[in-house]
Parts: sequence; structure tokens; C-alpha cells
Amino acid sequence: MAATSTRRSYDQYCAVARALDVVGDRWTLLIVRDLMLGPKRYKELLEGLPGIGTNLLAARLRELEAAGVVERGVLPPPAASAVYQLTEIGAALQPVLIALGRWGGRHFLRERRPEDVMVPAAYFVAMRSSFKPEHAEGVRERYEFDIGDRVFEVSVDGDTFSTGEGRTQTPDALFTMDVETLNALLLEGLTASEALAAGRVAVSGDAEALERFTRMFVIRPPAGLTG
Amino acid sequence: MAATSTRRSYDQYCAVARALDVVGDRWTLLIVRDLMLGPKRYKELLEGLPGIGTNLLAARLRELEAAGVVERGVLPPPAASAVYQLTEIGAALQPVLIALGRWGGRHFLRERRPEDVMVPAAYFVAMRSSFKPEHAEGVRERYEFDIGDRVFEVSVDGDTFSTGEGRTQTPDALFTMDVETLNALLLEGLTASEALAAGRVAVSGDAEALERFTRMFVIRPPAGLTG
DNA sequence: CGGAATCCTCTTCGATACTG
DNA sequence: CAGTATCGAAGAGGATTCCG
Repeated sequence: MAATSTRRSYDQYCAVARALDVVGDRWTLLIVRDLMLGPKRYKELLEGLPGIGTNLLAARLRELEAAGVVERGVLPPPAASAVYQLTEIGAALQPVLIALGRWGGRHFLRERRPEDVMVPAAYFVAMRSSFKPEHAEGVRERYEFDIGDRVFEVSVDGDTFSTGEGRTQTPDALFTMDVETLNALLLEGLTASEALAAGRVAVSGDAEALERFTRMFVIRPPAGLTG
Repeated sequence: MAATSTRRSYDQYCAVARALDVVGDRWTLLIVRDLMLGPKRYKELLEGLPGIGTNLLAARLRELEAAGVVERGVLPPPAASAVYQLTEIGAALQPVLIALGRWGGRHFLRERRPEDVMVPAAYFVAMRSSFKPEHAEGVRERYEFDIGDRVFEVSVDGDTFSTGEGRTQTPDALFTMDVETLNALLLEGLTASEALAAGRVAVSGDAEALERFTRMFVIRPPAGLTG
């Protein structure tokens, strides 16, 4: 029973303080960020959060589970491994992550520091706040992204869409690229045609799809482009 | 030089992680919450954050200032005292606080625990997410709230409004009540007429104003009321 | 092998005391 | 009033070990 449950609280009857009691601890919102893309095993979470330390991850998951933000689940066969996933309450944190991301992205993501690691999952969460439905009219397709050793899925159906981690059954296009290229496409104004011409992206399936994807999901558009 | 500047970072090139590098430390977002209502002196901040400890408040203000979220200012004469206030970047955190507050309020503010303190300022921040412009058409007036020993102002002009701490020049109505009553009006369905009949609110000025105020700003409306 | 509990060191927190 | 100095307690981070 060394696993003490001395949850520290601000002890204020205030909605913001209560929220911070639950998700205000170090690492907690980054765990939630990674879980937004679907159920994850302990090991996957550990990999996506360099520096967290195994005891701390276990403690945070325990706290989030106790608060009803996260629950343990079992993947459908044949995987059948234990995973952590967001509850409905946990999924309701998406507006918090989007607001934080907008603010942090606008004011503090200017330069890339040498010690920064690039986490592929972060981009697929960021896409949830950069989707432009006006560029998705009539689009109905699924993309698979192979980024290093991780696989992500983006699905668009008119004005609705989803992003997640995991393999797609039958994608309309499969993109293979490194995280640097994904970053350049979404944040640094690299265009789809430039990326393809430079061989930075390999496409399997519809070759036009990458251009549609960037139009719908780019975060910082290329300079000099209007509309 | 004990005041080390070893800001801990997640070292991720991710907008959410960067935001948390700046405002993810303990107490930081609660300091920002209090500053949303206007410039504050060190002492005022300390009072609004029971339990923070003076060294920690000083450290947080130093970090926020270094990050460009907070700046030192001087109140206009005759007060002329040194204050802390949000910069434009700091004020841009309002959507984060609103998202956190909505989430915390909906899922974790059910019961009031005996150890909870009630912070008047929190309600005037919460009003920024509960304002209903459809109930403010044609309304153009200022209210002053005297809650215990603190004074707040709410100003409405059609579909725009503001809330802040400090005395109002010429309010159209002045309400004196305790924080319990404010809580009951906004969260527990106490109606303006009930509060007035029970003598829980003293009004100076337009007696109808309290009813208009609750219509525009109530957070959890009284049960059984539609529209 | 994935999923943690344990141990150890270092930093941070929180409270009080103290100073310009 | 506005902080700095100090110190015990708690939390973070890393390595290792244990358990199924």
C-alpha cells in the first residue's frame, strides 16, 4: 500500500481548479493527447512520452482511471492485449487540447530547438483543429500514413472526419514519409507537389490524394497563397 | 543565485507540449485566471490563491513574465502601485480557461466538499463562458458587485460584455451579497426574486437589474425553465 | 516480453520566518 | 507591502528488478 492516494487538490470550488485537480499534473494532458488517437498499450504510451518514467506513467494512469477519464480495455481479437482508452469524459477534453494547442502553436512553437523530439501522434491530434470543411466538399476517402514505425489513419467524409492511430483496412491512398516531411507539409509550407517531386513522400494509391489532404489539413498554409 | 532558471521542458516539438511548458506548472493557470479580471497586486493574488506560498507565487510570476505572458505595470494615479497584468499573449489564454472550466464544471463540480473555499473571482471568469447574448438584446448597463471585501464589475452592451475586478464609476445597479448567494444564483437555480425576497441580496439602483443579470449570465439554469 | 513496483537521487512544493 | 531565505515533505526521473 505504498501506492498512496494523496491526490493533491487546490481545494477551490471552481470549475477550472477542479479540472486542474484532475488533469493539471505533469504529463497528464500529454497522456490524454496520445489517447485521443485511440486505445494504447502501456508500452506505446511510454514510447510517445520520452522522459516520463515508468512509475510516473503507471501512477498517472491509475489516477486518470480513478477519476473516470481513462478506462482499461481489451483490443478486439486477435490482438487481445490490454489497453488504456479514454472514457466519454476523457474524450470531452478535446476542446481543452485544441485551445492549448492553438495558443502554444501561435505563440511558442516558432523555432525548433535541438533537444526537441518530434512526435508523429501530435500532428494527428493537431489536424483536428486545422480541418477546413470548405475544402472537403464531396471528398470521401481514407488515408493511411506510415511515419517511421507508426501508422496513422485519416478519414474524411464531407464535413466530418476522424484521425487515429492504427492500420486502415482499405485506404484510398497510403503515404509513407518521415515525421520531418509531415511537419514540412503541415507547418512549413512544403507543397504536395514539391514533396512528391523531391521523393520525400511515397504514395500508394491515388496520387492526387496528397494534394487534397494538404488542402484540408494544413496548419500554416504556404506563404503567398490566398484562399 | 539560488533562484535557478532551470525551466523544465517536455522537449517535444508539439504545440500542446509547448503550451504546457509555459502554463502547465502547478498554480500557473490559476494565477492567469485571477489576472483575467484585470491588473492585480502581489497581495491580491496571494489572497485569491489559498495555499500557494509566497516564494512559489514569486517564481511563477517571474516565469510568466519571462515568457511574455505577464508584465509588470503601474496603476493609474492616484493608486500608482505596482501590479501584474496579462499581456496580449496572456489574455489569449481565455479560450483555454473556458474550455477547462466547461469540462471541469460539467464533470467534476458536482458536490461541494467541506474543504473547498469559494473564490468570488472565479465566478466572474466563469461568466465569460455563460453569457447569453440572446438575452441581452437592447441591454446596456453596468453592474457592481460587492462580494465580501472584494468588488467586481460587469458591463453589458448588447451582444458584447466585460467582467472585471474593481470599482465602477457609475453603476446602474449595485448588488451586495455573499459568495454563497452568488453561487446559488449562478449554479443552484436560486432566482433573482427569491434572493431579493429572502434579503440575501441588497440592491442599490435599478431593482429589476438582478433579474436581467441572471437571465444573461446564469450558468446552470433553474430546473423546469425552458427558454 | 509487456506491465508495472521498488529504490535512489534530485528537484519542486508548501509553510514559515525573515528582510528591503 | 513585496518579496527572499530556509527547510522538511512530497513529487519527478532514471535504472533496475519483479511478476505474469
